[in-house]
Amino acid sequence: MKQSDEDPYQRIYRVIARIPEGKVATYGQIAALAGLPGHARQVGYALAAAPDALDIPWQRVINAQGEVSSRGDGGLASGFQRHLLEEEGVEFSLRSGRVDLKRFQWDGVVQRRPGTKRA
DNA sequence: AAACTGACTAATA
DNA sequence: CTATTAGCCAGTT
Repeated sequence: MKQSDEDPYQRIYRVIARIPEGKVATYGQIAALAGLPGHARQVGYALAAAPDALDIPWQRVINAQGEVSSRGDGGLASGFQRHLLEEEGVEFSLRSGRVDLKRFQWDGVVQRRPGTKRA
């Protein structure tokens, strides 16, 4: 078990790296999967400080409201992020520009709970 | 070292 | 729906 021995940042990157295409995950979700429950802020912080050389799908990381978080860039990077997600198959609401977490939020392991209309 | 800031979340009103 | 409060922790000033 070495992965628990790594730095919290490395664990966060690792969790984000396993997010499948066409799916998104929230900061709190990633924090919990990384073993850092309640450290949602740190996830975003780690992401902001994450080197681009890691090739991590940072675009699949969004806030709990299904909306892309802004970085103070005025929405430039946010637009780019949204574009990347749309390319992967993630749909955005045309009303509020939000993602339907019910359908696109990564479960962390397998698909959503059975019984719903989504087969 | 203290104060600020920030890619967040959840609860409450 | 918005506003407010509280919790979390690392990096900057």
